[in-house]
Amino acid sequence: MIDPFAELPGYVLRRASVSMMEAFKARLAPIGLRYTESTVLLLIGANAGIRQSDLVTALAIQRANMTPLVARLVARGLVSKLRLDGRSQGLVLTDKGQDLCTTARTVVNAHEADVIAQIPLDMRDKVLPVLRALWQAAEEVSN
Amino acid sequence: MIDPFAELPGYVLRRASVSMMEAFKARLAPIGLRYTESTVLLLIGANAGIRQSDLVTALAIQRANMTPLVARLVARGLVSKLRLDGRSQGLVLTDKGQDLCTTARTVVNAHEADVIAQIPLDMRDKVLPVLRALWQAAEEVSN
DNA sequence: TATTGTTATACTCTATAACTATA
DNA sequence: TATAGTTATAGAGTATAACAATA
Repeated sequence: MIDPFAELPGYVLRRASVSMMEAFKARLAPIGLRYTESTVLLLIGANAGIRQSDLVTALAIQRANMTPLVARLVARGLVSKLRLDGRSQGLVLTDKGQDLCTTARTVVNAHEADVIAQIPLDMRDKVLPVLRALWQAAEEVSN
Repeated sequence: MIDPFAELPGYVLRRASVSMMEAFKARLAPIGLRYTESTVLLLIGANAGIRQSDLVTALAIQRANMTPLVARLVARGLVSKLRLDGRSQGLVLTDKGQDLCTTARTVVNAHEADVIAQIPLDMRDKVLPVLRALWQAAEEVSN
């Protein structure tokens, strides 16, 4: 069979990403987190008091989709909202959220370490630069 | 704001992929193709007579999801099914499908060329090797 | 007027199970 | 028994528009 995609960076990028997400999600499931939830939890954990609108910008998740996402974390007692002013709320982790955030970080680190371990030694220092260049290139091409 | 994801290949891989897909989809929309449809069309175009089960393997799309996808292309007069045996059908492009496939290839090539043009010269030959290594690494980690 | 957050809704892709028909 | 394809259904993520309340 002829593979018309083998030489296409865009296609290989996508397949790599999907495969990576699959592996990562499999590690998140046992600790009760979806992918998007984990990114929100980690970002609040690293930035106590962050507002939803900052999460939206940093994670490129739409406002309208962030609302139920955060609401789920609040409902589970992982995050609480602090009134900042009449329209903004600062998000912080509860103790329970802190614990889960620490666990999530462990999971992330294990995942990333296992991935890196599979990358040939001479390529490892190229991984982040190449990915950042691709990200930037895609953004440029979009404009 | 502290960005806990900046050094994580898995995260940057995903953001790059999402951004790349967004740019690509924007180019496909004017020719009336979704992303998954374009991959199916291109793969049939490169492999006349291919069976659905081969598409499923090559593109990592589930059987159950391939059925309506192919059905849409057939309904649009882009693809036709040839009986191979009682349970398999060979897929081929119609003339209309051929034309659209050619157009899609042009779109893909323009997209990839524009992306590559944004990658610093000294990094270009690292892009595919790094992406393939990441794809493979993710597959390994999943097992 | 612009920003923050919410609600409602629809779309795309994906995931799973059960089913028919055929090899 | 295993394979090819289908049907039905649910889930996760995303996209858009309209809205209230506040800066």
